[in-house]
Amino acid sequence: MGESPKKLMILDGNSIVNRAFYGIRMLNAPDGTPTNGVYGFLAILQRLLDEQKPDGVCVTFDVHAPTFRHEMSAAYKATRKGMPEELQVQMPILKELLDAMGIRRYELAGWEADDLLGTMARICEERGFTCRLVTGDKDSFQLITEQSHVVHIKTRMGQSETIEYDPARFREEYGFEPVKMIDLKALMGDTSDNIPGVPGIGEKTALDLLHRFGSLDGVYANLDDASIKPGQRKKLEEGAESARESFVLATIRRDAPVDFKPEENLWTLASSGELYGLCKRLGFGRFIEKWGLTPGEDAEPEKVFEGECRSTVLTGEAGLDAALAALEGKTAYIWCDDDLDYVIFQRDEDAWILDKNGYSDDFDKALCKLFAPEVTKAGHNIKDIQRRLLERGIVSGGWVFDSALAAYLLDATASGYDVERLCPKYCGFTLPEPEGDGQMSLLDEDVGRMTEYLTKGAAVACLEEALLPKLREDGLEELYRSIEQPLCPVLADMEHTGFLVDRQALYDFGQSLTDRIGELQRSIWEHAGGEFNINSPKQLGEVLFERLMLPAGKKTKTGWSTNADVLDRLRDKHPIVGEILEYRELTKLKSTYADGLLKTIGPDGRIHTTFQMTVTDTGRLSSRDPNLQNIPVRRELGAGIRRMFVAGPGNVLVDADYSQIELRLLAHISGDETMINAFLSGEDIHAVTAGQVFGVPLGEVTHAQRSSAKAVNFGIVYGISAFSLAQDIGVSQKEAQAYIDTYLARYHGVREYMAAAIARGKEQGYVTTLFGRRRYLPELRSSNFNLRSFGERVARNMPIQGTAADVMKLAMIRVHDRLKRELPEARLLLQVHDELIVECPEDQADAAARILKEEMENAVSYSVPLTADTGVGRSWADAH
DNA sequence: CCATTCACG
DNA sequence: ACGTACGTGAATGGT
Repeated sequence: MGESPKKLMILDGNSIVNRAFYGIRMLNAPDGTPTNGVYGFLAILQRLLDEQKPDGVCVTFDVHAPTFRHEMSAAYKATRKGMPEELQVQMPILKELLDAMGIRRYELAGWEADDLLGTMARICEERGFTCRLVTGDKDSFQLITEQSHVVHIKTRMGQSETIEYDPARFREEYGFEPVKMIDLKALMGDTSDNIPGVPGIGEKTALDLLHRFGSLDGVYANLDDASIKPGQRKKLEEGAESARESFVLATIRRDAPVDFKPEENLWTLASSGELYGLCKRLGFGRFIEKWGLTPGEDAEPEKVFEGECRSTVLTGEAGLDAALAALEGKTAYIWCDDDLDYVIFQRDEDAWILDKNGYSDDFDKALCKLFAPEVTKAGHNIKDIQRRLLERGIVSGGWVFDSALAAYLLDATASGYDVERLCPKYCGFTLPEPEGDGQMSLLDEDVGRMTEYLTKGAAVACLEEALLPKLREDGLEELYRSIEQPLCPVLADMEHTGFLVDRQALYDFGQSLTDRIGELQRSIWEHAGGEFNINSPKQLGEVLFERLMLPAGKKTKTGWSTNADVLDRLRDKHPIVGEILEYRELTKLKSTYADGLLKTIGPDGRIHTTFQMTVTDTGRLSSRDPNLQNIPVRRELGAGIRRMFVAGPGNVLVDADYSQIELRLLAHISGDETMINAFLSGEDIHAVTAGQVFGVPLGEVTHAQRSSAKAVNFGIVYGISAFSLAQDIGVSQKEAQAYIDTYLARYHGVREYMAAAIARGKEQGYVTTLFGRRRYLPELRSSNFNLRSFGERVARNMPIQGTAADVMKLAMIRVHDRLKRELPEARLLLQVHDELIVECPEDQADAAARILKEEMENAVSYSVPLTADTGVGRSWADAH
């Protein structure tokens, strides 16, 4: 039995780092150095290691020196492209990182990476190794052999994908042998490599010629062939010299004088202090975790939080009273577990532990005392603590600071706000690893867990000290004090109240779907000629586009797209398509809404969602477990779900939603007179826009025109492109562009605002809402077109979407406040971005509707009125 | 754990 | 030429 050959992975460093750089969003190390190229490189490497499981790895790099290609071709020399500076600064970092990982690098002045790859592949083959050449360029495809495959890296929509080419895979795609890639390039040229090819011959023609004549020589040997059109023949004749030169340029050399021995590159990842330190410095926590990196023995110890404090376990009311007195009115920093079985509160070096299990008096009473308004407190995610207290019947007060909320306001795009992450970011130390399994109670002498809690409580104090000045510095304290923190008790109240659901109706609805889903399944299988999993896009794609040979549209990175957009276009082509669309609609309703929501109904018959305050980049809330902000409404069948969200006995639901709040805010923020006047006149804004864009009087706007104008209005808010608008409303790209141009000419204030928003964002590094909420946009300064374009769209959109979120939050606080005073039996239940739902006794519906309308419309006073429409009903469907 | 799809504003 | 709208969360399949 011979051993199977060792597999070596050889990466084209420059090509991959380029792909990474252009493929993923802006990323910076803590010190501000851009790192997206390096990070993307590591992500791709990690993925390759998983997929390929090679025995060894090495990387080639280009060095900046002329090569033989520059000597022989003036064109090749002329436009050698430089790296953008943001990427250039990352190259030394990447090399440092590879050195720390123990991966060999190969570079050779006068030789390009491709020539190194070719040579190294040849050496591997001679020494009995197999290799995988990893690159983002198709140039290397000529090197594909049975032993040496090329792994091609592509990036789409911020994600990389890898495709491994062996000779068979290549032949399948191109229809000729890999080595004929040289002939192809000699014919068609390559603008990115400045290989001229035959002027006038493009990819299509070149491929066709190769398929018919096999090679460049074959083409020229058959120039007289009748199938070659005279025009082409002329081009080929005139380009003969260029083709020959291109053939040499395109041929990858396999004789580079590189000192490469495959066996010296056997490699597995090993932790080292150096690698750990490097990842730490770059902010690559993900790789530290994934690779289990640890600081080396001789590494300088990290600054770890040393919170020495006297801790006192409170065993009864007397102790608690003494502790509260010892606070002397100073802030108590709170840490507690999810079930409120423990609460720890700290002041300076003193910590007091309230443990349900060791407390001999009434524990709830103790909680009442600690969380009373008289006791000043700070915590982390205080809305969640307030909700848990409400669940025990305790209305808390005295909150003055929330370190998670503060950190969110300071940087809404951060990836998380747990104290473990915030301490290194803002306080310069890390928290010690918790000891023990964290499962035992204090009475079991689980000191590890208590120490962890003590540490986290103290961390909140440190965070306040660090974050509060920063909030002030960034002009965010007002937003924090008047909106973000006051919203906490409102949301806690809403979550605690929950939304009553008609469980039986929801169950019946689910059952009614089952039959029809079964019918559809049978029919779909029949059309397909066999059973398959309709829920699997992969299998579905195979059925539609391979078995039934329907024309495939868009592709995803894993196969054909089968989304509703694609299927809709195929509706007329085959009866199975309509059934699949209906199947999708019904299974979605059943699994996510009928079955999904049933599982979340509490013992009180109500659904208690969780509103997340620190998730979105714009300042909106989000809702989860379950998400009540995406209950169906757009289609009739789905909207039926809203009939199952009901008011309790004797109660009704009162619904209020802002009308066109984002467009109104756009009018105000941009100061565009035409748009402001349109809103002041009270006319239908989409109809007015249609009149403007299509140049017709308001009275003559057609249905279709209004509908297109509506799409334009939406598009403007999102940062439109003609392509997407065209796609959306089904006109040509040219027409779509004309709409946009006319729109911006008519609403020139909007045009000016959009330009100013981008310019300001670029200058400041961030954009803001009218309330000062920030979103940082490093993308705006990117040299990458895609990243920068994304930044520009966000710069236009965030101030609008974010201001709408701010306004709604303010309205919620005021509505909650007025209901408490004027209609104490009424309860806020839900917010869906521009909509609020209240439940109240039937005879208070009008009063509640009035309060909602007044507080929503008067939350702010801008140059256009905000309007809210209200409705009343037994169910959400009826009230909306 | 990632990708796809689809529900909402 | 580039690649194609902003912001979310849940279910499912597949590795």
